[in-house]
Amino acid sequence: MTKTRSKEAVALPLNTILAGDCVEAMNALPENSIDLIFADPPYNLQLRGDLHRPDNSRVDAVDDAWDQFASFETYDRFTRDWLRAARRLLKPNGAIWVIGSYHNIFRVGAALQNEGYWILNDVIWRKSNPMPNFRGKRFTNAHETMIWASKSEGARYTFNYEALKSLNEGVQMRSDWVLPICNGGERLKDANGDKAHPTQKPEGLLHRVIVGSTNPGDVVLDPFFGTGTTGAVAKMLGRDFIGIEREAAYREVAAKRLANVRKYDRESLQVTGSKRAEPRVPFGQLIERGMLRPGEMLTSINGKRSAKVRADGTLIADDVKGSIHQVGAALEGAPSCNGWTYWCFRRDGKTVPIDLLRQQIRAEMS
Amino acid sequence: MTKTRSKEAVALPLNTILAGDCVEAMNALPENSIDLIFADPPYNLQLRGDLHRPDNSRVDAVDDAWDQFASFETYDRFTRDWLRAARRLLKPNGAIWVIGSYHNIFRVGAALQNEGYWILNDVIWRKSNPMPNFRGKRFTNAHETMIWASKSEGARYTFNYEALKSLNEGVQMRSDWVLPICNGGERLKDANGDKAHPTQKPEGLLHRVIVGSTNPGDVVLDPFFGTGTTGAVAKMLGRDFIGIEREAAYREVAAKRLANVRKYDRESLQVTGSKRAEPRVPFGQLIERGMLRPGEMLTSINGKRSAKVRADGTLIADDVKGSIHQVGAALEGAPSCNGWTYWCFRRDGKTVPIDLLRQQIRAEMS
DNA sequence: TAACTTTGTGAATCGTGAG
DNA sequence: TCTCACGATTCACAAAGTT
Repeated sequence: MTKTRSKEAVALPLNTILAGDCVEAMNALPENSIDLIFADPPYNLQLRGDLHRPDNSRVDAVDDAWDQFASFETYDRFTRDWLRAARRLLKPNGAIWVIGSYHNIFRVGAALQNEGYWILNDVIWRKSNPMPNFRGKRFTNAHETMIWASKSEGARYTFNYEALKSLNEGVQMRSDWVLPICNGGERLKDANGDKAHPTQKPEGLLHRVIVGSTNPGDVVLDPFFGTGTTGAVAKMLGRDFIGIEREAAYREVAAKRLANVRKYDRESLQVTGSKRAEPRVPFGQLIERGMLRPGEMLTSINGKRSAKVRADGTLIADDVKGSIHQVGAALEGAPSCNGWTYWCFRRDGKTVPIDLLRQQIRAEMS
Repeated sequence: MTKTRSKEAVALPLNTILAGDCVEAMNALPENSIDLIFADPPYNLQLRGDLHRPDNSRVDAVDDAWDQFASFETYDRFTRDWLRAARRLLKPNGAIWVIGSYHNIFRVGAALQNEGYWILNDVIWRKSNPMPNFRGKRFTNAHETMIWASKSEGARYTFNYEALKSLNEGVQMRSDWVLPICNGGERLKDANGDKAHPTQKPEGLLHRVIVGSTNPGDVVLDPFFGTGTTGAVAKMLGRDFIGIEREAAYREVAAKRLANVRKYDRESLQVTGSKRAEPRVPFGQLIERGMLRPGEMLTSINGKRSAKVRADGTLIADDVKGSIHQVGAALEGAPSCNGWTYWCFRRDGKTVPIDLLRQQIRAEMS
């Protein structure tokens, strides 16, 4: 395996599933190249004996070799190694999501902080149909925890606030998500009709993660690819993916699944954007275009204040002058003020916010 | 009045509030003497500047000295020390609950495991009325995490399964609890009418913890007593408590509060669950769950209009886009429109209102 | 009184682009 | 990299005030 590769020379193996250990595979990829990492690492469940339901049927638990760790120290070392390799790959404004349960998530969260990631939220996946606790010895384990973190403090991570708000019927998305577990037609089966992977995640979960924290064309990496839910949803949503998976059987199932996934058409991928993305219109343009006249009086939205428009696009009121924002903030004694929605003018006997004029200009521009 | 509980005849200071550092105070108590510990340690929030609401009012954040730690290492040492002292106090079959947020809970959880505690569940307190995210930069921080752990693996901890099932209208209690934050008459105020403590927990939370994991007559210790919610609920429920609190002002408020608390008679323990309205289902969930696909066309109930589904749960038709309700209203020139009954999709050659899909989700949820 | 409106507030790691 | 000005951004309740 070559160690030195120039950034320019290394092309990302987009939309492929890499075989092998995830740390080695990640170290072979170029640094600062990935927009989002979604990771569903082994949970280190530490199950002891078999568990049976009240009707004596046996619960098909996660007892695979890949979930066995000798001690917390071993698990911590494993976690630190892959989180470090992952962080190297992330672009400065990239982000990571990790999902886990109480068996491992506390160790993962602490390791994320220790490695320099900056936690943005923990998000609870509240299962609408969890497996009950058969023995009546604990609470129904009805949720899993996801951690969303940026590469470092102060990074400008992607967050499609308005799109998520739309998904949530117009109110901002909360840190608890109610979604059913993966079963029915979505649950992949092997040749025997058994589940192909013990912990397949629902596509709905990934839909929200990817819509919320990437843009179309971004690259999403999943170092514990499993049956490829991350890749499938990324592909549907017009993002590129890279999967890493150690087990050949899972890679095979995932490859077959991905071949059948189709990307949504471009218009459907368009998502409600933020107002910040709209072109900036200087207040002075309203005067230049004759929409407002120098000397005209504006009144505040609450009717309590007034100010006069000057030829250079500033306002003057009593002893303050400056931009529409500065004068509004000063008169209200507020730390800030959006002058566009604060100041109103009169037309045809009605009082209208000046933002209406900005909207007219923006409509002309588009 | 103090009762004698340990063999060595060291008396526990039952139903009192101890002053001073919690580690020192705990080390002065006899080992193996406590049935339950409930701990609400500092969260180490690491807030930077001021935060203002959109109406420019300032958020009264937790900036108290007791929540300031120099580094993660300092916080980890603090956590390890109090968890170790607490574990010494617990009876072999005793248990601990710790509450926290993403700022600290991962470090707390890892420390619990490192110190030999055995995690039984993590429990999510889903706040029904959390403070929103004002800048649109993250998800609403709508929950806190509690960890429930026994003193060691294999311990025979107390779990009143049937009592909790009754509290939950006859179905097994899940690991996510919906409860409002502490405000209104329950929120303690100081002489100025300001909140007496910045992070007072609701009694409902402690009610569930204490009913579920202690028996009448048990001793409940709270090493970060604050305004004494743990003590108040313990007393109501006929348990003994010991509080430890460093700040004199909090001790004073707590003492006054506790003096007015009466132990419940048996009937008043019965709490009737409020009847819930039908859960709100955002249209976006139909897409996340794969019931509708981005790009799919919907037709209006009258057959005259059509619109395309987008990935964020909005619709687009000709020149209008927005929620199912907005687009329906715009196309009909109506002031409002119930998109759930207005829009239809095709399945198996038939045209069906999308409300059918909402009903399916609601059926799963109940 | 009842119904309705306005105001206040809660454990918060809460900008961004031009120059 | 730093500075400065623009201007975007909130949900559920409860308490207080008004009709």
